[in-house]
Amino acid sequence: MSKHHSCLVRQFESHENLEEDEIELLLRLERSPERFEAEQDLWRAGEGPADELAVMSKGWAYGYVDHPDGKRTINDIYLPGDVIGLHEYPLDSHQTSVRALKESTICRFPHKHLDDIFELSPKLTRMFFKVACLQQVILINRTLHTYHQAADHRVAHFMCEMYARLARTNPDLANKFNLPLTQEHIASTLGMTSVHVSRTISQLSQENLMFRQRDIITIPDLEVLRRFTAFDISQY
Amino acid sequence: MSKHHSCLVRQFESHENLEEDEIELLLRLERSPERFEAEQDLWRAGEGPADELAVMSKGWAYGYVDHPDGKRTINDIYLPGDVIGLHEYPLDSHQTSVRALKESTICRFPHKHLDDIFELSPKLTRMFFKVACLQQVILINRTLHTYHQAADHRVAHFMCEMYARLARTNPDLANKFNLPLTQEHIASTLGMTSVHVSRTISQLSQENLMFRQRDIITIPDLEVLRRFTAFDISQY
DNA sequence: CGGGGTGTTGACTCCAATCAAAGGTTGTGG
DNA sequence: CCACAACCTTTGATTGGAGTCAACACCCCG
Repeated sequence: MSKHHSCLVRQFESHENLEEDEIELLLRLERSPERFEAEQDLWRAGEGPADELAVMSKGWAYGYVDHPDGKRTINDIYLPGDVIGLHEYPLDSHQTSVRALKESTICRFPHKHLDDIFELSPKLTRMFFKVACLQQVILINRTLHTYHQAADHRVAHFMCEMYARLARTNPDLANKFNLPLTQEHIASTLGMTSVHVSRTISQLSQENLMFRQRDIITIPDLEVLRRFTAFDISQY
Repeated sequence: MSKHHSCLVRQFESHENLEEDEIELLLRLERSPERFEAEQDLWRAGEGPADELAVMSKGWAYGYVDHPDGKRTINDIYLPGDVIGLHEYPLDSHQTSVRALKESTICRFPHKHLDDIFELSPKLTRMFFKVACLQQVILINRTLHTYHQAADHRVAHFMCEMYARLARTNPDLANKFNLPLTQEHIASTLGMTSVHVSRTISQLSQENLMFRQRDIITIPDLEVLRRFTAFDISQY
């Protein structure tokens, strides 16, 4: 039952159980799958109209902005089951660009579909509201534990977040999981340089807190890492 | 018409015009005014149940978290017309503490009232959704232009944000406005030390970008400051 | 007037950025 | 199946911006 094949449905069912007709309504958002190659943009910051959202059906993507000095800031990583661009609902043009990290399937849908849900199902409305709020809770946790902390805590917190978010749609996630991000990506996400990410990760490895080889992350003891970076799992 | 006495209503009307019955529904959220003295907490992080939201009717408040090492992070400043704790809607306990900055009037209301709005008015639902999303847009702009930038840009961007948010309910805001925050508060908000805030502000003053004396901020040319820190007014 | 919170200034330290070069890995085509 | 190129990662040396520590100046306010 909760083992639905759609990650979006699994994401929602991890919050609350759904009836058949609610699942129907949700699946409507995933009706137009588009395939994206690695490094392909879904849309670009500043461009409009931003009258569509998207569901990440399969793969990995990230939201980013390029600065005049050539640096890039990644503001979010999108996983299967995530709604992309939900926060841009009130805007006329896109706040951030979105790019696939590897071959991915993404389904665009018009704002209208969301408005329809607001009309048709107070329960799904509540759940969408929760999903949107949860994104904000996560953002705030980043400001609390990532932006205003030392480098080792930042990296550790980021890994805990990725684990927690992946676990929501993959309840049986092992302590060894795939994270197809280069150190460059991680650096752009955490606001540091890739050189320093490298040094920080090797330091964390020496302390046996986490390991990384290419895209495989290993966290020997999740509980220890969580305590290290004051990560509160109940908020993800 | 748009000159309603309630800041919350003005906030909503700045997005879209409201009918009488919608205003009624909104005003229901402001029915239990409570007075808070400076430095008084509305609620504390970690405490629960978080089954109430609040409307900032009058005054100033801030959301914060205290870290084990004694440092404090301020994650948001609340202005009249703001909904406090909206993002905590999916949580069981409060993510952050909220404290009045000076004598303030704040109205608590139960989650239930929000759920009722979802049932009764798709239009208000859409608008609440927009308000919640806009908070997220603002958070993301902070990560883009505040957290990952040099100190002078951070302070400048923060001032632009405060101006823009105040202007939403005070359309005639002058280039000289009240900001009852100490440099210590600003430092906790931007993740820097009060010493460095002091140095940065005096640097910005020398460059004629902004001035501060106690709680009076003066921005000689808003447009110049905006360009300096790549502030996009259309997103506030 | 005095005193506590607030703001300023200087000297010093340190974490992370920068610059630079050398290893590793992956994948592609000959 | 090897070789080479492109990208990613590691490591070292140096620089610089912001933190820290500390003393002093400035207001308000009582």
